[in-house]
Amino acid sequence: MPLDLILHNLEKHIHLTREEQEIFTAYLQPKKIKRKQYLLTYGEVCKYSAFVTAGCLRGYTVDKSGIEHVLSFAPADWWIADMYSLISQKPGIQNIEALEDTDVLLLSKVNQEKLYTQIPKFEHFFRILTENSLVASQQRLIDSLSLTAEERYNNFCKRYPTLIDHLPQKQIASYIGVTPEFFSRMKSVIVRKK
Amino acid sequence: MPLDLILHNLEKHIHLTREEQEIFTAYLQPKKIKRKQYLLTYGEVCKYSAFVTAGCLRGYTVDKSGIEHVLSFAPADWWIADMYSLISQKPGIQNIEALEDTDVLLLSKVNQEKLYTQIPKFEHFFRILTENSLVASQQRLIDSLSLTAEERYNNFCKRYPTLIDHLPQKQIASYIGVTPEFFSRMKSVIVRKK
DNA sequence: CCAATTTCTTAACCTACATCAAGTGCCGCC
DNA sequence: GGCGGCACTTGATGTAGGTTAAGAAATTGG
Repeated sequence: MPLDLILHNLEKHIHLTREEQEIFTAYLQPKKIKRKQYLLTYGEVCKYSAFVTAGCLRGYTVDKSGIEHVLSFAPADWWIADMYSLISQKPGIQNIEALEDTDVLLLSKVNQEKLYTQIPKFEHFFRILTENSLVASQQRLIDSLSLTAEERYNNFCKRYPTLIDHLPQKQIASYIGVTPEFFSRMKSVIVRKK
Repeated sequence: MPLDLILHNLEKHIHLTREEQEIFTAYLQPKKIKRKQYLLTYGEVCKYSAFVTAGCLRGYTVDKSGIEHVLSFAPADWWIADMYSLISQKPGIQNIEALEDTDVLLLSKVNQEKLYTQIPKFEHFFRILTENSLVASQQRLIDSLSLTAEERYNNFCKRYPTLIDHLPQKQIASYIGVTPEFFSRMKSVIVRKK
């Protein structure tokens, strides 16, 4: 059940009483997104954090020559948002699209801030969530500065083993920062090595 | 005065009473770091967040072929730490070095966590600080994926105008992710364009 | 189950940036 | 105040990964 999944996700860092759980779940808004539909598009102000209960989303930007760069994948049990836009409430820079039919629970920024004051444990939870995202983002930056495409691919395989055979490979190529053509070549070289 | 600077830094996001200020400042530990000395080195566990009151630090990693990658500069009024190590308390991946004689105020992880429970406003403050770092880190990742070296240099100039003529240019080269040689060439091309 | 579309592969050629090397200028230190 | 070393420049050459193009394979939606 979707609510169990999100409550279990919170339990990783904070423990809630029954009443607190009820306050929290009352703030959530379920939503279904069909494959290739968008939760958020470039230029929109991001008003929600989304928690995925089924399916998979991808967040990406488009650069000025039209190339897409995947910033994150969000399979079940992950949070996703355009943090820049969510924080600043300015027009966003990301598109968040469903790679398959997906169910999310939305927590509005307004409700999220209510939680911070009503139940301070939520400030704790989201601080930790943000810290972990920061570390992941920094690590990815380091990888993009210091590793070859092949090494980044290997890291990706280790870190997201469940995603790997599930995702069109052009999405993986975009995530690790190469063209689909180069990715294909690279893969065939890897196979030949073995 | 150093304490004024850090208290003013906090005021950007939270308001403290006199007593709270005193509790906070009692947790701080001043330290001086001479040019080319280290606040933290690779493999050490990071036990402190550092707030710079004078001078300038740089945080960098060294990749397996020995190349340094600057992750952040911390001039006066900035916070710096190896977040990965600080959070996980595992051996760190960053070196934090003084680019000139520098004064910092150290806040130990232990004291930081005491603050979270004693004065919940600090959880709020560090959540926001972390959110802002996350957005900056994501933006830098996007830049490194989608911009040329010259565009990244222009961004750097806009974002850190005070640092630019203050820093050895090999440090800037490392930050934007090119070799000193290429950076030098690039600069001379830019000059010629004008 | 078929047509349309999207995804993947392969190949030839191109470019941004790296590497190596040699030289110049300059700043800090005894 | 001179010299040792570091920071910067410039040139020749190397390479990871991009671009363009065209066909083969796989999905998907009807």
